[in-house]
Amino acid sequence: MKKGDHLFLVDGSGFIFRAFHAIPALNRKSDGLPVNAVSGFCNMLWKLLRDARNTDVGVTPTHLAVIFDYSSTTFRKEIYPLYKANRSAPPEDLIPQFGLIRHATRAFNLPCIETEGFEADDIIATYARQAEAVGADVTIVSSDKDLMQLLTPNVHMYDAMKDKQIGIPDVIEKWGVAPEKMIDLQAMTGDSTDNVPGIPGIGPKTAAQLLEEFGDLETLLARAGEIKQIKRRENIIANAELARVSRQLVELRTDVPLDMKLEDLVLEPQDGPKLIGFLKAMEFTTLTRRVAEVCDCDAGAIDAAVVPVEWGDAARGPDLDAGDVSTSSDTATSALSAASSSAPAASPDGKTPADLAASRANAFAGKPIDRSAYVTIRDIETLELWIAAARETGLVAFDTETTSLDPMQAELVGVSLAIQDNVLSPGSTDIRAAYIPLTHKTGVGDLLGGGHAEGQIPMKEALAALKGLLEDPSVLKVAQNLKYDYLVMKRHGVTLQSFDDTMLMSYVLDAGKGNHGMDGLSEKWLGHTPIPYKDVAGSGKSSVTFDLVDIDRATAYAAEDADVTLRLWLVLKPRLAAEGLTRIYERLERPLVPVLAHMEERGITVDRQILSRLSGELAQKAAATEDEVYELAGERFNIGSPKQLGDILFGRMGLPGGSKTKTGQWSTSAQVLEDLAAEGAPLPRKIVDWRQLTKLKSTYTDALPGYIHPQTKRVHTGYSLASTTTGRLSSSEPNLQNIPVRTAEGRKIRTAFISTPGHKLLSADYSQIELRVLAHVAEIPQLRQAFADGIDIHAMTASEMFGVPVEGMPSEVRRRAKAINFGIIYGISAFGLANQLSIERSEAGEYIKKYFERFPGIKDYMESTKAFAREHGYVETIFGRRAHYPEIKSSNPSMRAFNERAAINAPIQGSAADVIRRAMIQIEPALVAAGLSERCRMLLQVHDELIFEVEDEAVDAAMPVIVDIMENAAMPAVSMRVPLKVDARAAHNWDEAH
DNA sequence: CCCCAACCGTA
DNA sequence: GTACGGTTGGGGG
Repeated sequence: MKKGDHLFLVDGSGFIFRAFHAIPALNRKSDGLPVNAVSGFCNMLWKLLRDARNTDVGVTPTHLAVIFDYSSTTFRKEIYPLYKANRSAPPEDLIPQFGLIRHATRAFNLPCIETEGFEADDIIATYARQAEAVGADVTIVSSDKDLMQLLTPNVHMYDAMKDKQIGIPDVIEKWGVAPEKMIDLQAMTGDSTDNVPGIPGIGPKTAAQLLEEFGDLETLLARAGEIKQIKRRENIIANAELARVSRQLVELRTDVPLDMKLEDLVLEPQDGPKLIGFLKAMEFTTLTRRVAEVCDCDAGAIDAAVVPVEWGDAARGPDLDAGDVSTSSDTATSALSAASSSAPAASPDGKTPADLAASRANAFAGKPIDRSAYVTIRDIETLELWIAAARETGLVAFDTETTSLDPMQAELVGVSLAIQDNVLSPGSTDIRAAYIPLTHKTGVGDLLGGGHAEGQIPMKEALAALKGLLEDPSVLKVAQNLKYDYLVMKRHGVTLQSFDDTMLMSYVLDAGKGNHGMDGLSEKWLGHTPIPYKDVAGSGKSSVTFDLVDIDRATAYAAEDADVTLRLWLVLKPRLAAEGLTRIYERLERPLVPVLAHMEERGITVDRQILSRLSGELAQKAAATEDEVYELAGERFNIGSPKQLGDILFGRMGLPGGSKTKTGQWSTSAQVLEDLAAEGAPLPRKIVDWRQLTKLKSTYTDALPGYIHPQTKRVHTGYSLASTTTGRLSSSEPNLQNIPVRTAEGRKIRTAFISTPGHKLLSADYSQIELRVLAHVAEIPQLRQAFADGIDIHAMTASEMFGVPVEGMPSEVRRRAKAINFGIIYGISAFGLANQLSIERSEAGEYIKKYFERFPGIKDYMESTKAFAREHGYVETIFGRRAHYPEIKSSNPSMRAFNERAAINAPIQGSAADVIRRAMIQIEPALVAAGLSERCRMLLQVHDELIFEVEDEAVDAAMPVIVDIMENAAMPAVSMRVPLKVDARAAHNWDEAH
């Protein structure tokens, strides 16, 4: 090796773990063998070697080695026995992949290096220093901070998964110290994953600051007495020895004895057939094809290699054998089991949807994203070229950049597009992305700051061109959280036609398995971290709106969003078919996007004067109540502080019956205070009153006016389609699904929600929809009969349970039956029912027992639902929507019980949610058909209630249309065994309409 | 300025 | 006992 040579040192061990966690375990061989880490590893190596032939890249390895850890016993354990003592065993699915990755390395014709007693990092350090000594350049392929200490002007790092170089300035930016100081910094901060102790309480910021001041660790320890902060000084002096031991642990050895000399690491030519044989054995079809193309081999003529699998654990073998994968509940196996049981049949070429889904996931997992290829479109001719290309492929991902997160306030700043590359560059399977800046301004630092930036297509011209594309039904538009872009574009005169939403796809597939935000999905499916928004626009006080972001930075961010969205679509779309969820997505999810967008756009009028008057009243009452509280307490304190309140009630005043919350605080919940009030103490009642008054004031009367839109003068809530596990919507900013109704005082808030002159608010709500769903799914004869006969369901329950006739039934008896009915829906427990009814747990247990005796079908439903959830990891609504409960088999009994209750509730709550979704989707066309669409508009949804604004003269015509649609909304998909009933009223405010 | 716990409004 | 979102206090930085 000589000057000018370039040695690549691949941190194989580090890469294994990263690939394993970044790439979903969906990547399995057909026999169930997990190969996700192998897949990520092979893709990364292939990319590295491909780039190596590409002279444009400028970083061309002449030598390359892949370095692994040999075992966990190293010299560091002798220095510090606790080193890495907190490491748990590797995940089961990873164990067989360690051996496979070494095979992969050899299949790539690359040296595979490990040395007993040393970690991969030490070997890397040794080679790096040797190569540097002879004048060669070194690139360490890793992102591990433990290796950053090795960086010099000749030694670089490269994060292969993020496709990012890490240089000396990056280390300084991230850690605040130069690479050579990293050893001292890590010695101080320690490392919890490796169990390196460090100095307790010293984090990277403090450590960097101290190193800045004292230069290095030894100097710092010698002069620790000079540190001004007393605690910090004593802490460092007390832990000086710990820091020295830590330093020995983190400093990499550069004297590891090595069998392979630098010369042995020279990069040999690829052995195509050998590599293809291995890749075929792993069933990596995409990579096999690529390698065959580049190496000019006929892949079909090469047999899959025989690759021995070391399971590491004999017990692991049998249950992964083909066919028996349905007992596990992770992504991979539920996908596989769904594919084998309910997926559509294979297409003529023998590929099932599941095959396609798996190969897509495989193709994109860890596939690098090259932001430098993004284009900024600054002239109309180029834009037209892109639009033509999008029309040709019929598929385009798009994203809007705006000035606000609120689609009703947002002004368009730019638009990004991503398309598959086979048009602009024939034969390619890559993705091209571009950003079209429209209203960027010059930076604020500029003397002429705030002016329109040069090189942007005039908004009108660009919108006219884009309108043709976005409204073209023959081109599928893909976006993430499309409702946002739909609304923004609609406000700019463009109404989207033909679209898919990757967020909703993820939601349909994986509700209950985490968020469906783009960044998270990108991590999960692409192994890629998109640029965080705050990195381009800043955060907090120093943040700027997107129009002030520099256009080049904006391009990287915005084009990436479209790029990632298109990749996600390519991965998720085939999963819908593979898992039998296309109908749910297309019938229950996607059509709701324009419906909700229109509701959000319409908003509702909220009367500022009414709220202001209520606020004044509440303020007076709250102040008076506050005074009475101080009087009764004998001192002034912050009533709003549960902590202070608890201390006064249970500490100083010594009231009995206190209970503690999980953090050891006294509980001062309304329940506790009510119980105290029942004992005769006057103060708790006042607190309850005060809380109600201040809650109404702060959450409603004071907050709502702030949401009145400056132009429309109406309040536009935002609906989230993908934030519940069950399929319900949620509402925020403001939340109009929790406007008070239970108390007279609270209902006054509703009088402020009014219709425009000449109109009424019409409220239509399902009566007892969840109990009706329960009667349907559990097939309870008495419940079905009661609903068919239209009798009081809670009274019927009480009558069945306690043998009391419905006529003249005491209200307390009915109340208890009602609580039990609700409890059933919530997956009842004796504990919860006892709490709700303020009775003994044993008594509640008796009630439940009795209930199950009278309605054995309920017990059966609960047991079979739990069994289904345990078997599949999810439950289904009557329409087939899935809610996942990955923790259902938790070994923690209370966690498990919680998941069981949620799994029992989800089909009931979720089926009701699906019913009203169907109603909402059908209502707009029904109103159009009735000639009422201009006179009756749907404004709000509150889980089982829809609120419309209707012209006075159209109320009588609209009401039966709405009621009819709602009552028959389950049909024809599901024919319910109980009728659905809807009550509707119209009035000039929401209180009277409800 | 950000995060969490406690509390409470709805279905 | 289910599902949410918003406000406040309080601790940490």
